[in-house]
Amino acid sequence: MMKISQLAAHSGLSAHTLRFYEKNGLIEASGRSSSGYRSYSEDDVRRVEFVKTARDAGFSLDEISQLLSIRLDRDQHTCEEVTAITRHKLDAVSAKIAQLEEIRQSLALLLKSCDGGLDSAEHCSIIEALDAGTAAAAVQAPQAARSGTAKNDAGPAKTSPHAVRAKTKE
Amino acid sequence: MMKISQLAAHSGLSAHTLRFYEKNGLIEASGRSSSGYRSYSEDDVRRVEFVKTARDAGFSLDEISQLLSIRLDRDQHTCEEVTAITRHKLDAVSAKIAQLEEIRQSLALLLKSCDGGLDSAEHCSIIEALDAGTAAAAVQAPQAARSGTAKNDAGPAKTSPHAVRAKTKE
DNA sequence: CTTGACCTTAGAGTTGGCTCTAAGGTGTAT
DNA sequence: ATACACCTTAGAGCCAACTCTAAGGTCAAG
Repeated sequence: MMKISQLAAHSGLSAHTLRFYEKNGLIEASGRSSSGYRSYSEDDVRRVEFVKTARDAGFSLDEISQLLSIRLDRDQHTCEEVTAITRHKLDAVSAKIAQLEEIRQSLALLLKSCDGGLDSAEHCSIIEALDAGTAAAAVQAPQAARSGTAKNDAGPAKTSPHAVRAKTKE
Repeated sequence: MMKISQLAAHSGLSAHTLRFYEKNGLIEASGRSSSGYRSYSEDDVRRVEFVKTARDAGFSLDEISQLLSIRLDRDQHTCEEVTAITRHKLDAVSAKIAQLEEIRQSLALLLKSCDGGLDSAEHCSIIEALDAGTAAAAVQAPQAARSGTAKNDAGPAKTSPHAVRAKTKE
């Protein structure tokens, strides 16, 4: 039976995060001390470790919830359910990677075009490429283009809600 | 001189987004009609296109602000400034990709271990791997491990503010 | 003259995963 | 007895980049 700060130290998650996970139904403390302090059994600790491992493997908290309910009632579920969640996640991650690869390509092309010297940016090829709209064009539209109205040609579903963009945060 | 909905149609950004960009100082409408409607000059339109291209190339709005202030006063800036921003972004994108590749690896390993059959998940190897903490272990700690306390060994800076995690959103 | 598409503003809500604050109670060492 | 580290709760704040709402004004067509 450990207290929350001990579990925090043990698991590498903060006490704040543990309470947050509890509030969201991911974990629980099976006991409380007389003064109301949470106390975690070995089972509780194992569940927290499961959550941490799943999180590190890339699953969202929502997906972890699903995996947890399968875990605690295994014979009521099938491997197929588990692989479906995993495959779905793998696809999402792959898609995200592909998208970031395109961005990386654009950035690499931009960088290659500019010497980066200390002289004035008056003819900076990066600025010019962004101005001309040819920054991502080389990557995202290898053919096409050159059809007069150009960029209005192919791209209707652009402004979808919560469109996937870069998100790299430092 | 076009109105906001025309510019929206032309640029592929919503009118909402254009107003949002204006509020954040990225773009502006150089004129207003007598009734207060925004009207955009050709220069304005070019600026919006610059922003859109930069955004598609992966730059954040904050980075785009910097690029814009260089753009409108080119001879006061150097190519080096531009490449610094671009290199920085490229590094961030590369780091993000590397991290997602690790996650992809973990997920692929998990999937490979499980047949995904319709029989009970009682011995599902994915659930077992997450339980045993061996899900990401194979990828994220190829050697190490096996040192008694194991997972507490290497990983102090885990709980940093705004740690980088998956984020794939469907 | 009314309908309906468009425009304006300030400001709130969305997403996911934390992270922190306020205001208080508990436990232990000195 | 008092300092200090720990625990509790509800709830607010953070990040980025939108996205939407409310409440109203404008404009062209029928």
